[in-house]
Amino acid sequence: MNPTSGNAPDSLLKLENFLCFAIYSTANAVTRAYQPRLAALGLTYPQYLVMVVLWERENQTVKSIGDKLSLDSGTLTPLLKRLESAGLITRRRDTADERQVLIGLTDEGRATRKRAEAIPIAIGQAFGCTLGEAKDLRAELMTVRDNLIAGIDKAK
Amino acid sequence: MNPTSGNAPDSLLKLENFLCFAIYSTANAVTRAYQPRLAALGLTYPQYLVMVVLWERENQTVKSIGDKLSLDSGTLTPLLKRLESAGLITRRRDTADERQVLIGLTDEGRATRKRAEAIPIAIGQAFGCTLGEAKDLRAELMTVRDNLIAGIDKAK
DNA sequence: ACGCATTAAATCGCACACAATTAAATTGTG
DNA sequence: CACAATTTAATTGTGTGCGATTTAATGCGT
Repeated sequence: MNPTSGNAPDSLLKLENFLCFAIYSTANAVTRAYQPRLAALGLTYPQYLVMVVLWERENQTVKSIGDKLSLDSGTLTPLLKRLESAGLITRRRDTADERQVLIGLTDEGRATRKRAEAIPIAIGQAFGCTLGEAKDLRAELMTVRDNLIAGIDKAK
Repeated sequence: MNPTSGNAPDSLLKLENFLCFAIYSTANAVTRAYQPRLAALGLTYPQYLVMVVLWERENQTVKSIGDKLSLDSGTLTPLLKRLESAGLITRRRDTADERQVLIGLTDEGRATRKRAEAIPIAIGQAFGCTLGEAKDLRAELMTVRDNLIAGIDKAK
């Protein structure tokens, strides 16, 4: 028996069986769901994630932020410049190691945290699952994610 | 007790508790995992999804493809033009309804299907979970996705 | 039949993602 | 200490996603 729906020999190439499509499409839906709430703060979804990382700890390097979000400088550098233009963060070279750029928060960036606190609650409700289910799903996804990343790194 | 990790009052704003980040980051990892295999076929991941939809049924409208993938014409029109330039699909106005554009497959587009059949198997292994676990995870994600989309539509 | 709302694609602008490359600073090794 | 390897950001180019608008075709109510 094929554990996915249907028994046709090509069922592995059917969209409805694709875990990857479920992940891809849910991610797009997440961005769209956040968009109106984040627009009120002047943030995009990736910018919001960067702010979350900085609200946890200020003065991190681009590399540190990139490790936490799995994003490289090609994505982060222009994004951080936009956050700087918006007056939410600061960028300065680390005098101890001139290769690094330290990202800090402005007063406005810190203040935005309070306005953001209502968002996870609202979005959590939009997911339509309990906190326990959300936690389990999150754990399963992070396992899959780490497996995928390990496979990518191994190939290099 | 807070069912997410930690009891700090701000734990809802911690990255490690974010289901949405798990989804976002896993989706990025999926794209990166597919990239080397799809590059051998000359496809990007979204282009591959469009091809999967067309391999299931030829001569669909842009709207039909967009409904299945939750993508609009702003994303699909340029993507489809690239697939046409690559010689994999055909685009022609529906003579019965001139608003619609019918997307078909070329011989090369159909032939690419055979070369793509090994990909879901390889990626499935990279996920590092059983087919049963993948099926369950897929179902949970699609439920979350549909809930999010329903919330977005309701807001309009 | 007329006109108006609806629908389908295309277009435009902005912001990611990421591969690949470049430039500069630091580390490590002989 | 020299100098090659490594590390960190920035840059460049391609391809999405999506909001917003535009254009053209169709449907629908009177």
